[in-house]
Parts: sequence; structure tokens; C-alpha cells
Amino acid sequence: MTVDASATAGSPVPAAPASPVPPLTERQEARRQRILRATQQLAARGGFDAVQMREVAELSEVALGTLYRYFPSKIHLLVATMQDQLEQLHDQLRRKPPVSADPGERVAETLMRTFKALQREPHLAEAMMRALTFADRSVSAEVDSVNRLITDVIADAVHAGRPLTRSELAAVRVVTHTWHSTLITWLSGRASISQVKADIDTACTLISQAAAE
Amino acid sequence: MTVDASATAGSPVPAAPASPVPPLTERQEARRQRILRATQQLAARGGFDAVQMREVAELSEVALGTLYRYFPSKIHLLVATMQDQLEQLHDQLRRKPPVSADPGERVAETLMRTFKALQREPHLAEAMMRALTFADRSVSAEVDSVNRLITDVIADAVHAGRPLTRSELAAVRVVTHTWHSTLITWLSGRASISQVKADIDTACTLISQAAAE
DNA sequence: CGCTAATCTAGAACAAGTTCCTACTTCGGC
DNA sequence: GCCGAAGTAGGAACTTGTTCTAGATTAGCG
Repeated sequence: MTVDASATAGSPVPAAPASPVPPLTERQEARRQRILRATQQLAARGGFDAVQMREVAELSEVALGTLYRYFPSKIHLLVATMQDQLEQLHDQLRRKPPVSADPGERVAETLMRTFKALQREPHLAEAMMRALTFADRSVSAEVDSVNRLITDVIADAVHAGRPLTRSELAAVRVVTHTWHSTLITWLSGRASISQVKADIDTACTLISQAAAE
Repeated sequence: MTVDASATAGSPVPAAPASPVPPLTERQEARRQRILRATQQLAARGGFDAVQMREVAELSEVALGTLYRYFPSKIHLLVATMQDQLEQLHDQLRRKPPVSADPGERVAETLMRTFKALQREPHLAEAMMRALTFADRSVSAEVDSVNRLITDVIADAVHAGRPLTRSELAAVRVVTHTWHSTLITWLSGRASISQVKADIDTACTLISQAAAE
């Protein structure tokens, strides 16, 4: 159950772009992609519980041991899937940035657009978010990387140019906290879509203020 | 793996005070307490992973089947433990309410005091919070009840008397989201104590504003 | 080309949550 | 005090994440 840090730094794990990752051969990269695709597929169908390691292995035509060599746990696998999705999302958002005038509104717009994307595959969203919040210390690096991606997405929405001020950063942190937590609440059926929107809007007022300083 | 709603409504489960819970006999209440105490003990020692159902059963001198009759899953068990702790906390806070003048500061003070309490038993905190955020729909009722408890704690800190205004309620929601999420971040070693404090303070400014309206 | 280390496959084995079954107690009503 | 129903003990069995082993395959290199 405990996976030490060295496992995280092991060969085919992508993880943070900082660690010295020996480049993957073509076939290895293909395997990795097959695994991630299979994971998405299973997750999209039945959520966290439907992502069973044996099934992922079978569907991606890889031995169970190999799956574990690429992703040292189910949580690592799903967090990596989230990284994957977030990168795609970030690209899309760069192509179509939010249009509102106010920074806080731009952030809210961005997050609501993301939320709509998640609603299209609620099971996949559930699987990824459950993994993200359930992750323990052995997945810190990967979870941090996901958080950085989200923070970047939000930071882009605040303003393209200059780095964020201290108070803007503080506001962004609270926005990401609210985003994660309200999403979880929605995914487990304890909040409505409009409730999620309201929570995001509330948190985003902090950004408007911080930016106005 | 899936537990339907009827299980939640089963006999000895306390759950929401709404469902018609047949009163427990003295021995049953004693069993329930033994189970909760054993859970706390194991959780305090080694966190989520150390709470193993077989061990809880053994330590509380109850058969495994009986444990499952009282708490239909490990998650239910830990969420119930959290309810238990929160009730104690709420009592303590009622005896010693926060002293700051500003509502937002009172909330921040309350949460920081709670945070200090959690720091005393970080493993127990980890176990309860992991369970809370990992809980799926089958635990909705219990998780909601925990959320209500936290909301009450915060609402008390905002102001003893009148009910909260709409915008205060919105602010309180964001504060609880921030609280949960920043705690998780701290528990998985991705944020420092001072970071947690900063996040709480940031979120609490929303309350000050809402109360000032 | 042939060698060696790393990687991969197939499948057994193990761990912990959960379910199920059978016999024994306890409870509430008579 | 007695009876049927509900609750409990004890433990086997099942599920799924994870680990381990032995025997192919592959990649890189002289």
C-alpha cells in the first residue's frame, strides 16, 4: 500500500517534468497511451469503481505487472489521466479565452466552461476527482502537478501578461480549493449544478477584489 | 461495493436524526461506543490504512458481521467517527466562543482552533478527512450531516443570534470548501501549516464583507 | 550477428474490504 | 418462565488492489 518515492521516479512514469525520465521507446509510449485510453474508457463508463486494474490491463493489452510498472497504483493511474485531460483542456482554453471584462468573471467563466466539459463525462470526472482527493503522500508530486495545471488555467484567465500579485495568488488558491470541494460535492450528489455555479461565483469575487487593488 | 439506500436506513445506524432509528438497547449502545473508540484508537495510531475492519472488530470485541451491521462500510465508520468528534468540538466551542470583534476573524479563529485540535492527532484527522472526501453517494446522508455540523460551527462564530443572510451563507459555503480542501492538502503533505492559515484567512474575508453589508 | 540487461507476459499469491452462512444469545411479549 | 424474532459470534468465501515469480521478448551494443 505504501509506495516509496523511488517508485515514483521509476522508469516509465512521466510524473513531474523535473525528474530524469529515460525517454520511452515508441512501443512504450504506445503502451502508455493504450493504458490511458483504456482507463478513460472504463472510467467514463462506470466511474472510479469501474476502473479495475485487471480490466485496464486486459483492455490495453498489457500484462498486469506492466501496468503497475507504468503506474504504481490505481490512484497514480487516474491522476495521470487527469493530467492528460487537463493538458487538453488548457490547450482548448488557450485557443478560446474567456471574454468577460472583469478578471473574476473571466475565471468564473473559465471554470464553468470546464465544469460543462466535466458534465459531459460525469463518471470520468468522478473517477479522476476521487483519485485526486484520495491520493496520499506517495502521489504528492503528481497531484501537485495537477494543481499547478489548474492554477495555470486560472492564472491565464486572470490576466495573460504580468505575474499575479500576492493577493491574487491567495485568491486563486481559495478559488481552486472551492473548485475542488464543490466539484466533489456535486459528484457525490450533495449539491446541484446551480449550487456549484454559485460557489464558484462567490469565490471568484475574491479575485475581482484582489485584481482591483 | 455498492450499498443501497436501505442499508443506510438499517437498524443500528445512527445516520441523520430524521430516519426512524429504533432505539438501541444499553448493550447495543455500549457496542457502538466500543466500536467508535476502537476506531479512533487505531486511526490515531496509523491513519486511514491502520483502521482495518478486522482489527476494529477484534479491538472492540465484536464480530466482524456485527461491525458491518452497525456501520455498513469503513467509510461509514470513519464518517461516524467524525460526527462524534465534531459534536465534542462544537460543545467545547460553545463553552469558549471566539473573542475577535470582526465576524470573519471570529470564523478564522474558530477554524484555527479546530485546526490546532486536529494537529494533535494528525493520523486521526487524516483518516476522517480521507473518508469524508472519498465517500460516495451511499454515504451522502452522513456526509451531509457532517457538513451541517461544520456549517453550524461556523455559523455560530459568525453571529450567535439572527439567522445568516443569503450572502453570508454563500460566504460560509466557500469557507467550508476552502477548509476541507486546504486540510486535505495539508494532510497529504502538500501545504504547510502557515499556508493553511493563510487560505483560511483569505476565505474568511468573504465573511467579513458579507456581514458588513 | 550474438550477448546481456532490461522489459514484458502470464499467472499465482497475498492483503484488506465486504458478504454470507450457521449456530448460539438476547430481547420483548405472553 | 417460555417462544419466536432479532441480534451476535465465529469464521469461510469472495472481490479487487497489489506484489511476486519464472520464463519469453526486446533493446542496445560490441
